[in-house]
Amino acid sequence: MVDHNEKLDRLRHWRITAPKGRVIYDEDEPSKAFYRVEAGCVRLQVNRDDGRRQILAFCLPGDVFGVDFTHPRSMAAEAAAASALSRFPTGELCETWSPQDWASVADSALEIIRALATHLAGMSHASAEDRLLWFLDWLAKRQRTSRCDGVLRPPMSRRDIADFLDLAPETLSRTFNRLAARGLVRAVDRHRLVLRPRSMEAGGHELTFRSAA
Amino acid sequence: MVDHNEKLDRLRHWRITAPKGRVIYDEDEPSKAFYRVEAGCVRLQVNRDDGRRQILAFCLPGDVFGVDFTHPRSMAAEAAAASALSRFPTGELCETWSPQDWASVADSALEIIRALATHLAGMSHASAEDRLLWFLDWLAKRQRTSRCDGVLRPPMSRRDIADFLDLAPETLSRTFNRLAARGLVRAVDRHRLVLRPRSMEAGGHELTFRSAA
DNA sequence: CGTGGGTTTGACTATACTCAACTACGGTGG
DNA sequence: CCACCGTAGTTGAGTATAGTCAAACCCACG
Repeated sequence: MVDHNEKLDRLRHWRITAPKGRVIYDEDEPSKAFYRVEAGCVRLQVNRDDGRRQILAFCLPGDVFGVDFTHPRSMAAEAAAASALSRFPTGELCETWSPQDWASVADSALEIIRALATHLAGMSHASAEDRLLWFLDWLAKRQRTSRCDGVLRPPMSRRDIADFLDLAPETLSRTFNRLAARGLVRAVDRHRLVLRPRSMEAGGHELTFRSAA
Repeated sequence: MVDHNEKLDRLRHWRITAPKGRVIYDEDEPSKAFYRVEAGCVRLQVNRDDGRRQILAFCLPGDVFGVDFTHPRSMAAEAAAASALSRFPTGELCETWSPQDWASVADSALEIIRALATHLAGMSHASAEDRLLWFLDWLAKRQRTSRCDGVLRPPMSRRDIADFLDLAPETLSRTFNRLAARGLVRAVDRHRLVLRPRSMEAGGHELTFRSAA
């Protein structure tokens, strides 16, 4: 299930589970550990004082998050779905890490940077349709490893997706309808949907439907 | 000038200079080094195939960027102004790093994550005015260390700022005018502007002018 | 001094937001 | 097991904000 992150297995860690909605850690909290998602989905987010929130990244199985060492948390982490995690304590324990260990942990931090960069890039100058297609494409790429039937089962709520794409929930709903009307996606049931080939194969970022009639 | 990053000084590095517009490295390029800004300003960006670009972060003096080890670059780095940089080669040299060195480098990578997270958070659900105020506030915080007179001298072009805030250049221009009309900013000359106290002191993120008449 | 790219201004359009009401699902308890 | 309730999601109408296209402007550069 996991690929290169198995290098982390040599570090001390243990399993924990988190029901949907559980706060793994909050903003500005001191950092005592980092985590790897084994099952489920975790959302990294910042909560604004006006009650709104921005989801910065979704972490799926295999993803490592929360590498902050002793710095305060720059974002909060919450379970977007019932999840299983591996918890890797940091703190003074870091001093026993070998250079290889450090390289592995640093790699994990770089993955987060990549995710944030991809997120920012995917949403820049993009219409609601572009954003949603980009998101579905990303999700398909991540879930394709396990199931190749083109059926997507987003583990997070509509609200989460809206906050991730920086769209109002209403806009997201309407955008789904518009894509469905075009035949680009089709809802199987409440939690399953299929993507049309165009966005499935997707070698590069061929998501330029901007001005298509 | 630099604070905690002086810990990097023990690593092998040397100075280079880059004129405005110089490409430090490009997307997908193999990574051979990381950098620290000593003077000037570097922009981290992704270039889209439609010619547009999204600037993910501005790196000011003291900032470290380009920590990717051997991974391909996830974003491009270009000098937004004439700049002086320290170049720290990575590659096989990493193997000679001590755990303390690794910790310092990892810290630098975390700073980038923080910057990206702050960027994403600051622009979410935000109007053009909010975005610009947030940007000016950020810039003021960074330049306040050297000069406390409240005079800002943005080292990057208007176009750069627009691409950073994900706004059209025209919108940015109009937003500047609107803020000036409100007395929140005032242009001294082409490259200098002053911020009114409201956004200068700024303990927290008191940038909620959203629905102010 | 002349040229050209970055910047500004204007008019118009399109897109996403807001507010509000309605609906459907999922979880809970009887 | 079914009924209920609360939350999440959807639909509708109207509005506001930022994007687009086009042209003028101006400073910086050669």
